[in-house]
Amino acid sequence: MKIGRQEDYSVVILRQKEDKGLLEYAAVGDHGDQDALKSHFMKYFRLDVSLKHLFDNVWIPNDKMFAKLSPQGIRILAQEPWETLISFICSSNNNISRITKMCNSLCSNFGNLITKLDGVTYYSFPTSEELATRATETGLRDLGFGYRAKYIIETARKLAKDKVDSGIASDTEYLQKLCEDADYEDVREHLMSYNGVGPKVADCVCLMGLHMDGIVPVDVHVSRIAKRDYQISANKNRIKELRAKYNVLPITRKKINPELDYIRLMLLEKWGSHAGWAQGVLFSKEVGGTSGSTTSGEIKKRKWDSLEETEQTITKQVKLKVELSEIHIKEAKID
DNA sequence: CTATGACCTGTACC
DNA sequence: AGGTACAGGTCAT
Repeated sequence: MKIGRQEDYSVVILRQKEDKGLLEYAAVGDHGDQDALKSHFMKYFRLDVSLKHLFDNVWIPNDKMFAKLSPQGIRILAQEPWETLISFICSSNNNISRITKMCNSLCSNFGNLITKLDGVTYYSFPTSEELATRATETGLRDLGFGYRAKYIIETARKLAKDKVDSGIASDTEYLQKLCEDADYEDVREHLMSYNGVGPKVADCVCLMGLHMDGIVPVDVHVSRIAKRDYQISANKNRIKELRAKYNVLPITRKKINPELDYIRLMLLEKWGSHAGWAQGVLFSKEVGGTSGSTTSGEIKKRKWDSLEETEQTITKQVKLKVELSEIHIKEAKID
């Protein structure tokens, strides 16, 4: 992940203790100062959002479904918008196991080497121009991307060009600036101008990449939840209003599924400003642990305790404690 | 405008 | 063993 300066990448080792909601982390290599690291995790784990507060004061009082669920275990992460865009292009009609492999494949084949640790080589996620110049559609197909190869190449090329046209160097910065003087509908309209990006992928970018906490990406599972648990069904009048509203947004009008967009709006109304987080909680309960939801043992667990002795590549070591599920952050040196 | 299919690939099941 | 269905959608007809 990127820590501090955008050009600097660091590999970071994380662990969360069983009993306490504390997160410990150690950065490998010279990543800069501790404050940058702490600040990075504040943002990445969205420690400004308290799920406990949302459960107790917003969701449970209005929605019985949350009463028996736990405010721990699920978080919406603040991922890089560009990574989010490509990752979710890969997600279409696909399973999580393969999506993960595809994202890793993009890094190892087209990204830049960061460091090697414990026998694993780590690469950066390629930028749009790196992808546009280093990858080809047939190359991606050979790597197993299937029909998404075309979407990825075309999206990378278009975003690289969009950046040049606007004089912005960073993918993340470009996508973030879209939000500055535009509302959600305009941002979604722009995101859907990329091939392979429909309303669901665009909404995932809005929620996770652009921190629009109220956006609920409606996929088949959320659609099922909405109908089964909330009796949300198509309302002809509301859908007609929606369509009229999107007359000024041609791409949205073309790509939108009015029924699913209606579901999204109803869930936003029900769950409020952090509806996207509520969706995350219910989604994980719905599909958590099914067909390849994890990377089936590919995640390597290192031995935290052997960190000090075995790795000479760790020139700087930081351990902090971060309390999840709370608004404030606690910091303490372990050693 | 809404409704169907096709679409790559890996894998979990018959 | 070999076939089939399915997976966090999107696009084209």
